[in-house]
Amino acid sequence: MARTPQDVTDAELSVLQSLWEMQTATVRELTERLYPDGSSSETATVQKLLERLEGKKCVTRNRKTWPHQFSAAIEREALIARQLQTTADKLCQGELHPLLTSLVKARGLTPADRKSLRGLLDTLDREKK
Amino acid sequence: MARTPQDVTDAELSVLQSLWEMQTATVRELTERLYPDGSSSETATVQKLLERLEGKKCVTRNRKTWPHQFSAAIEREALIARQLQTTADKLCQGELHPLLTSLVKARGLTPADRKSLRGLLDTLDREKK
DNA sequence: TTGCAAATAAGACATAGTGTCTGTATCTTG
DNA sequence: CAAGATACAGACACTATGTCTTATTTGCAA
Repeated sequence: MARTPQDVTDAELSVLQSLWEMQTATVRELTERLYPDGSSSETATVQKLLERLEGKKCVTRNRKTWPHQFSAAIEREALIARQLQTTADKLCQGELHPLLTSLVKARGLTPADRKSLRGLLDTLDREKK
Repeated sequence: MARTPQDVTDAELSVLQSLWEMQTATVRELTERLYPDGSSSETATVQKLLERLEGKKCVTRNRKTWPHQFSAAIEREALIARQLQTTADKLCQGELHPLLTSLVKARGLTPADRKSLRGLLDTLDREKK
């Protein structure tokens, strides 16, 4: 059974998290943020992570500027959705409903959460009739 | 950044899936199911996967019987919940709500799904007042 | 223009995870 | 006890992942 690589790894994700907050950043800025006590080599690490993220279409790079400016090419919400779909594929043959059920049943869901969820459902019902 | 191992790997999951359906099974039965054109070595593979799953508390083994009888020690629903929590930890600082929002917004949610979801919410509201 | 510092690029590397396999010990039953 | 099946221990190959080294390119100041 061949193993399936993660779509976004942990280190890559930490880069993405920073980009989500910073909107746009250079390698140096990201390195300073992620490795505050940074030696020189970590710059290359971040560079490599960005390179891989670019390959995965999760980051775009502006090569017109110097140094290059990086920004996220995928929103946090989209990554969440992708991750959920992966979970569904592995555990529920792609069905999303079981995930919903699990989440709703999970403790940690406040009455306020339930209320806002209802509101969301109302909106959907209205939209799609 | 140290990498975090998966809690249940792909091959391990395929064993679990079989156990969920079969309730209880021996290594041989599992091997025949998972590797229909099975050579001899695959038995050991399944054995190893079961051993690792046992270590992860996902499988129990009855050593009183011969051959040993294995069964799942974690329900599919529980694994789903755990996976969702992992996703929440990585992407939402542990908050489950964003996952819910994502799922509800996802296309593929039928009106019937929304209805049953509402019912679930009603139940919760009644239970917890 | 030249030289220098910063940034980029290419690739090597160590470690560990994962699936697989080999060999040996143990058990059950005839 | 003998034979066959099962369990167990450990080795193995391959890849993913995070890191690092080195070389190349770029912009800018003297």
